[in-house]
Amino acid sequence: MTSENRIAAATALPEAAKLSKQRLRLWLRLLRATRSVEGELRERLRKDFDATLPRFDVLAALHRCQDGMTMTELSRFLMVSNGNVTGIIDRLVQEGLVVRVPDKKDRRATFVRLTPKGVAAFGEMAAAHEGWVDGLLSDVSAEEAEDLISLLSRFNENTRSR
Amino acid sequence: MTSENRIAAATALPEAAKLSKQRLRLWLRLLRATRSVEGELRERLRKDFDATLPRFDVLAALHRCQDGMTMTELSRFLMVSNGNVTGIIDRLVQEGLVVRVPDKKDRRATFVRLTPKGVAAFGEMAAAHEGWVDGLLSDVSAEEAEDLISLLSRFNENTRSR
DNA sequence: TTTAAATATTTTATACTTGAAGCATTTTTT
DNA sequence: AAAAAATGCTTCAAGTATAAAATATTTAAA
Repeated sequence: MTSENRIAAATALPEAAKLSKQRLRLWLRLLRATRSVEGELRERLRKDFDATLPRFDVLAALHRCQDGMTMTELSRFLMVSNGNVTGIIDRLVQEGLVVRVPDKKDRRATFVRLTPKGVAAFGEMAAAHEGWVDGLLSDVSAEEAEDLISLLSRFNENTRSR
Repeated sequence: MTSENRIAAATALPEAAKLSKQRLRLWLRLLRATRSVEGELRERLRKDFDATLPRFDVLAALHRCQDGMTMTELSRFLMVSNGNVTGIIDRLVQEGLVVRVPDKKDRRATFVRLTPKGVAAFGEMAAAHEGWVDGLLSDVSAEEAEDLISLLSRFNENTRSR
């Protein structure tokens, strides 16, 4: 280490350390806020619809893609492991809310699609869900939401590179 | 519904609906960002320390309270169910990182405290962890972090009332 | 004080989650 | 084309998570 570097480090470190601590605090807040909202949503889904959050998430993903999604697409979109998706889809199939459709072009792949019953069930849940989120985030104004969205999308990309 | 209310709703709804959608988008972003960071932290904890995120969270909580915490305090602080804490503490005890200490004043309660080994293990992990978070949130400036923290603490309180 | 209500923890059943291993089927290399 | 690598999915073991029931103890009410 050169003497200049030593000096640079000595003066730079305190600021960097402070910022690092602050980012840590931010992360802990973010985690608590997310957990808090998630817990509330899970409870209401269970009480009002006898549903779970992971299943709702899958239905929501499938609702965006009327032609269906493959297991892998679902797993990537929801950011959960592939084996995890298998289990959730198994249960949704049992409930009659989705169906597995083999891909004709690639016999390894399976599409998953909402059944009419699944579309109906999701419709009800989604309406309630949006209202719950609106209430839980009621302290966030339109401008704040806008700012926060762009900020989050920024540091989301940073992470996604793994 | 009175005719005035009908008119008020008719004019107010579009704006409210837009805000509601935006809050929903914000929530989805928040969820994705959190999941993304959490996944990264979990992976590094596992690879570098053969540790898990829930166990790290417990160690971190205990590190803040040198006199220890009861199971219920841990459960509330981490916002997870009481039965969940039991299992995680069981494993940490097996690893020799924490101990259960009966409360002399209330024989229902149990304190959990870090062992010296637990303090040492947490120290190493915490240093690495802070660095990882710093890197993962490197796009967030000091000002942005400050703003975000206060915003999040605001809508966190809103939710905590359950 | 005896009963009733509340609290602290564990246990149980079920579901979610991961990482890794295993199969089957493409796709790419050689 | 044959071998090797990659991809899509499931299975498996272990851990994490919840809600609800069961125990034990303390506090409040009657």
